[in-house]
Amino acid sequence: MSATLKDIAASTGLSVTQVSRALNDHDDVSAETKIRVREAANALNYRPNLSARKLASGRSGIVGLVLPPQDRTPRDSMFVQMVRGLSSAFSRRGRLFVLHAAEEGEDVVAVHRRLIDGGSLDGFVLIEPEENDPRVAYLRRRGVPMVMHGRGTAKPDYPFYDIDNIAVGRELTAMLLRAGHRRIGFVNGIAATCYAAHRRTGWEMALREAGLGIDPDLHEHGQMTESVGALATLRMMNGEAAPTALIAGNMLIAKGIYNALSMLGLKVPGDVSVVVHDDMLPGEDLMSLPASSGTRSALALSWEPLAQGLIGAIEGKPLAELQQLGGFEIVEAGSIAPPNS
Amino acid sequence: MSATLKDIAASTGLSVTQVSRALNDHDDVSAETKIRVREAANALNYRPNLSARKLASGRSGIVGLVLPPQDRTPRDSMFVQMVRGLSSAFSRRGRLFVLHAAEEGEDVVAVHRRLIDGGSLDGFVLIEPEENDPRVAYLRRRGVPMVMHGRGTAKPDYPFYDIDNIAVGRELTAMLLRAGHRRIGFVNGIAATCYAAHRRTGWEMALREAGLGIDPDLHEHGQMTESVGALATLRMMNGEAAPTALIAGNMLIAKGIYNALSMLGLKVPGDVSVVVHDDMLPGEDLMSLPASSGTRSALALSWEPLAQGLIGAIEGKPLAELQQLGGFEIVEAGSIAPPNS
DNA sequence: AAGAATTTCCGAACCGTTTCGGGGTGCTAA
DNA sequence: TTAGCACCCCGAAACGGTTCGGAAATTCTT
Repeated sequence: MSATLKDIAASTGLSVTQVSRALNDHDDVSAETKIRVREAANALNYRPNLSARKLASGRSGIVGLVLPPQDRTPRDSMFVQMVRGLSSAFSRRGRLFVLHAAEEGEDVVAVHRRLIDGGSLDGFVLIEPEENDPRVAYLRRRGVPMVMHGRGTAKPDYPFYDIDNIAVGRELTAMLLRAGHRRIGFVNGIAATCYAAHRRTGWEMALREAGLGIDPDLHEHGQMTESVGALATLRMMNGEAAPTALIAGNMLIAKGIYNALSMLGLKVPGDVSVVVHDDMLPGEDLMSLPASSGTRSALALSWEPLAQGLIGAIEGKPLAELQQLGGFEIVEAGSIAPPNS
Repeated sequence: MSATLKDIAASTGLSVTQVSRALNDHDDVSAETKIRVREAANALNYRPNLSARKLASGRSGIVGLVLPPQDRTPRDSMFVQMVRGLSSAFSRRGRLFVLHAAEEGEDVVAVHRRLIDGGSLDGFVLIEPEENDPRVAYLRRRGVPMVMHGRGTAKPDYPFYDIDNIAVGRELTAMLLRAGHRRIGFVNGIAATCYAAHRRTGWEMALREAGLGIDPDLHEHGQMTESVGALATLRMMNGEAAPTALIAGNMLIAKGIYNALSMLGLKVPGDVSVVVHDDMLPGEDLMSLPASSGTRSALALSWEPLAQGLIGAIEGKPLAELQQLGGFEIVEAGSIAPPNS
């Protein structure tokens, strides 16, 4: 049904070998021949058979992502956005991106193993990094290329794309310090994650640079949910030395903070200033939160660098080129005021 | 790295041919040999190379679903659930399920074409059927197996899994008729969809069987959203002959209906009875809607039949076996009362 | 003008699997 | 005895590409 190399060879009078080399732009094919072959391929509506290619060369041009088995539904919307973004980024580069969901009780490494042994995928995009990530260890052992969204440690030895979360934490804190705040609370992500640890480091650095001490009671690790934000706020505000400003790790936490503050009868920014790091997930802005100052880095900006990183890894580029850091924006949107007397 | 048939052949002293046939359970291999081969395969940790298999036999064991390019985020959570469910259903049957997202401006048929020509997929699960669906036409022409979630017409000529939506509409109406209602409104899905048309037919049938006429003002087609439910309710209740009971096409519509009724100061079921068809998407129950009578059919129940249908199609079973209808449950949960005087 | 180098091409092998056609046992039936 | 039949097995070709090693034709040296 679909045209093959043989058909093009027959139609151009060349050998299958030469046709293959022409289409893959090898350098021992004359320019004129390349053009002739490409035209014939177009005319015959040729599409390479990825299975055959994979078999012969070890590369199919298909990359994938394994959705970790978990049932938390709030992130679902992000997953879909991610699939869309990565699909598009890879397809722009002539690769095919597919997603496979791991089963509930299934070992994630085993899923990768299955996909590799099946011999269809060239590499993986990994999400939700852990320290000493078993997926990384396995893929490395098998020599399968990968790229991580985020990173598990400060200086990982694998390709990744991440933002500088130390700088994020530092900047969020600095914004409040500049307004005169001295007691700054931080409702952060889960302690075990690298990005939360980095942001905490940034917070501590900024405080130290301002000559202030670190009060552990003003920091809270937890899931990035509304209720965690609300509960942490209640705890801190009811403590003996309540903060005059709060940092929210993301928009959901911010929403919890706003709810709790309003419950306590506190105004933003009149009584308490708030800054937030926003990943700008579409849908979250629908929460109609009051405009908040803080840092922004659209998650949507990471699909391109991730695709580039994975393809670079497949093509054997050196590690240094495959570890990319993204930037973030600083937004002043009026949720900051000087502290009350 | 990974063991091949050749390795097993060497280890068992058989030919590659016989090993292949043994593993595929052909009938000209002795039972004893089959066991020996399977043990060797296990010992060597053999996994068939799907690319090679696809090349040789035309079947890779990989099936897929193309996510239509659309940006409505409320359905995202359903997509993820679907991917998880289908992944698990196919994997239980020894197949691999992958998802690919179509790009924003991209033609959906072209995406299928790309996947087919790439020569990696055996068949497709299709969602969101249309009448005269171009995907169906294309796949049929290419001879690629498929199964539809839902159906585009009442009696399609392709494999599908759907529920009997005529019966759903009829039963929802009948529940209210039994309570004594005579003016029954219906806030339904988009007119162009088959399931909405079927439910409308069921509604009309039930009314006719009760000897009642059809008032088109008591029926509304629209997106299945909260606001559509609310607006339709306002329109109907403010009409000259307001309904005494309402049917909601799904939980979101029901929520809109409840909101509008409460705005109008009407109680359920005291002033107005309500029944709803619930797809039981996880997350929707979190909407803390009052318990409502009506019909239930968990979307999650469709993944198994869909997998079965597609695999049946791949294996060339007759169409009749591949068109399955699912059932639904009838739930009395107290949102029905006899009509007011 | 002979040899070297360059450019452009091709045959053949290979990737891992399935499948077609045939072949060698050993048993039963005529 | 021999044809017929199960039963179990194998070699070789095929699927559609890539790639290695060589080879012909052309150009450049000297």
